[in-house]
Amino acid sequence: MIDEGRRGRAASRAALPPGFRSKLLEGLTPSEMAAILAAAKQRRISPNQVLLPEGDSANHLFLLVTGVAASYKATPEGSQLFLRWISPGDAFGLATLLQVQQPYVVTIQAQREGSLFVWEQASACALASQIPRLRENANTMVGEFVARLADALAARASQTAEQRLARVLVESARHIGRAGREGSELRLTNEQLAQMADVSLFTASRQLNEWQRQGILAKSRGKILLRASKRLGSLLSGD
Amino acid sequence: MIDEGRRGRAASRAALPPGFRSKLLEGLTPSEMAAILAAAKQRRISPNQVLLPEGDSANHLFLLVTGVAASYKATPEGSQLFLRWISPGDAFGLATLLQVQQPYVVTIQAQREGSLFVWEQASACALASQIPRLRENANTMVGEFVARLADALAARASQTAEQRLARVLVESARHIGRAGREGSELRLTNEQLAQMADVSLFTASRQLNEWQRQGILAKSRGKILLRASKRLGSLLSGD
DNA sequence: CGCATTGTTGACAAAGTTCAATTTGCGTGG
DNA sequence: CCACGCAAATTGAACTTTGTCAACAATGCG
Repeated sequence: MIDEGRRGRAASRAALPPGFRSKLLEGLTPSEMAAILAAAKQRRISPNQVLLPEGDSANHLFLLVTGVAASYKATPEGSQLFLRWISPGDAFGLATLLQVQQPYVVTIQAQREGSLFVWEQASACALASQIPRLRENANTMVGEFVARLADALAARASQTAEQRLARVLVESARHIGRAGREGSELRLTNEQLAQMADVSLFTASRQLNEWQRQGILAKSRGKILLRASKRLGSLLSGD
Repeated sequence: MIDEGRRGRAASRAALPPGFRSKLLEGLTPSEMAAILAAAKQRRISPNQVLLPEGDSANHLFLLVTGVAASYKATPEGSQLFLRWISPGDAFGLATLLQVQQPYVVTIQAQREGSLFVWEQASACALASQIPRLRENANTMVGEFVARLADALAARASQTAEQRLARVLVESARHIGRAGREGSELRLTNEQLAQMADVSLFTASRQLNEWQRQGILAKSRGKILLRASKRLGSLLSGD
């Protein structure tokens, strides 16, 4: 998505793409920013690669630079519960900054090619101590994460299969949709959608057909063209 | 752990009961502890009183000293989703310590008579800045809260009505059960249990009767005597 | 004793899942 | 270029779980 421009730099040296914004790095002075970037390693990621496995002891802090990732929570039964998409500028592995060692709470898996910054726990903690604003930002992000998680919980407990599917479509369109004149195109199979919405394959198929009949979307194999995501959004709150 | 000795202190002056332990106050020096307690107001709470309403801007930090409270999350449909019991030593309103103003994520409601400490946002923030260990402790608690919330999410998404009910019984026995020789006695109506487990009143009634038939518990009006909470616990993971 | 609260039971409805049988789309190798 | 083969998608029907509703029973308080 973003062309690196200068390809001549050392691959492991951290460099921000133009126009990059992150809540983690907001409000920092140039010298603070330089110190933080100097301590980071840059890494390429490839589709389906697990970037951060739930349950592992938290010892790396990550910042997604380009590409898209998804976060999942494992259920006791062994399935993966989709939580949300991770976009460039989002940080994860924030448990790394806690003084008391804690395990990662969710799994993060890359969806596309992309790149991220990684900090070792030691340097991340050192940076957070030296740069109060960095810890503030991290704490704020944790706060937002908590709010999001709580909302997901409330939603999950009260939404129907149809609503969950609608939510997955709308959110996915925002994060991994390719915009076209006809609408937003998603490269997802019924099975992936069903898994993300926690709905059976068959329910997903039936519901998608229903929406296709209503002109809300068009499907072909492995692809969905979302024409009227608004009408799906209205399923979630209002009607 | 800490015995205050002097009972002659003013009622609104914070005083810890003997044997009181809290993760929030762990590892603090006596002088730090004194500063923290000096800044606190002590308040009595009465049953069903809402201590912290979800959505309100976070401007008070709380520490439950005696009694029991429950935390709930409101669903978009207007019902309350039970999350967990709050016991003495548990803190809540931790969002108060964030620099960026954020709303409370859950509602906390008192279950019994009891008391708690309250800090205004200004003094709580000041204390957290002066006493690094306090902020550390708060961050650790947030981390645990996140883990708990995520587990609740996973559980909710994959558990049956029976399992949810079992979980509510087991957890309630731990937190609000009166231990007797026959087992643990809970003062809860079917309706309360049903609401906590997010199950219909009728499903709750039937399931409880089933368990009574199996000798796992005994019911009378408004009361449940849990004889074999182990067998309920085994429903949650193993069998 | 009267009465409100609490709990029980059965019949039925709704939402989703499961499964088996097919059909559709699409890349590949002959 | 076409037929093959496979993954993806569809469809109907039975089934499971849980909620809904109405009628009724019991409990215990004033």
